[in-house]
Amino acid sequence: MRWTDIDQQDCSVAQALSVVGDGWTMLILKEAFMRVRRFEEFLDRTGAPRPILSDRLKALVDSGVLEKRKYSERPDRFEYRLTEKGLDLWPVLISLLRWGDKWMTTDEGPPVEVLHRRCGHTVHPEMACPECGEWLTATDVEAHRRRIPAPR
Amino acid sequence: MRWTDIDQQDCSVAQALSVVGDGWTMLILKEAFMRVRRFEEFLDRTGAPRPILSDRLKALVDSGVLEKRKYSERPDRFEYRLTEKGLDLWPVLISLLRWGDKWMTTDEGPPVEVLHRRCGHTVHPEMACPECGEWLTATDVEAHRRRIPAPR
DNA sequence: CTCTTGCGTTCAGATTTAGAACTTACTAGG
DNA sequence: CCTAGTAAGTTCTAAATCTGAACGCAAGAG
Repeated sequence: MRWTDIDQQDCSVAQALSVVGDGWTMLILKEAFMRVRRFEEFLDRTGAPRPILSDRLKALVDSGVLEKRKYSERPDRFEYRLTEKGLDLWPVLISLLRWGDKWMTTDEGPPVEVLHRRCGHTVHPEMACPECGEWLTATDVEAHRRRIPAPR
Repeated sequence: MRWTDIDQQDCSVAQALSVVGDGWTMLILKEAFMRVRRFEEFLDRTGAPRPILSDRLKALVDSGVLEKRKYSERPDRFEYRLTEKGLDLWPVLISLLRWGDKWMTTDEGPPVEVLHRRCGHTVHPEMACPECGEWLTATDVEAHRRRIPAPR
């Protein structure tokens, strides 16, 4: 199977990965959450090669994660903003950040701090279930398929 | 910058992505959380090409996310299990699942169900802050760098 | 007129991927 | 003994993708 056909799998994770499964894509989104909006700034911050950035931004716009908006005419200049769909990826990025903080840490402490807008204190978000209110980790749950996978 | 040098960025997300930023890698981990442990089963479930699977498993073992364990001698047979470090990636996978469920859904409903082991009901995990107990989304928080990035 | 900025595209060479075939080591069946 | 099957890989080649540099274009600054 080719990676480009991954969206054919009957699995929400595979579907999600068909959009954000690429490393540069994720890095671009991370910067987008840090309020980066312009081509050249994405280039500087991510370090991605120019054609890659161009390609990934195009794909993200196509999939509705980013919106390309003109912020200047004469000359035409564009910026890329997270849509509602894109903003909903926040838990993915935050989870990666938390994991990186915990397991890939250097001696200088975490490079990025996440502050609660309302009260200004540092937050360390974790997963919980809105229905029962309990904190959740891998061992608290069990995932299973609801449909039988198509025979190959 | 090459993708392989991405771990040099002073950012926990980039550090995390240097380990799990690859699409097949994530797909492999998803299956690992679904209790897949053997080479041939990963092959069937992910649809990844053989050499890719071999390479990615090796990398995941090297980075301490999976543990390679012999489950048979004569002939030697191995299985791959999530370590504690690997289990901690659960929020990343669950976030991808939730996002896929919401935004990439087909008409048949979500393919995978996540059940709370204790009470057996379906859970839809979300992000919250353990300190203040509030539910969090992208717009509730503000991220900023604690260190000045090295000049290029 | 030349330089700079912003946002790209194009190109050639290096790297990676995809898919099939092959390897190794053992078991089971006839 | 011979053949087939299973599990876990490795090796090979063509095709696709990535990388880095150069180029394009439209406008403003000096």
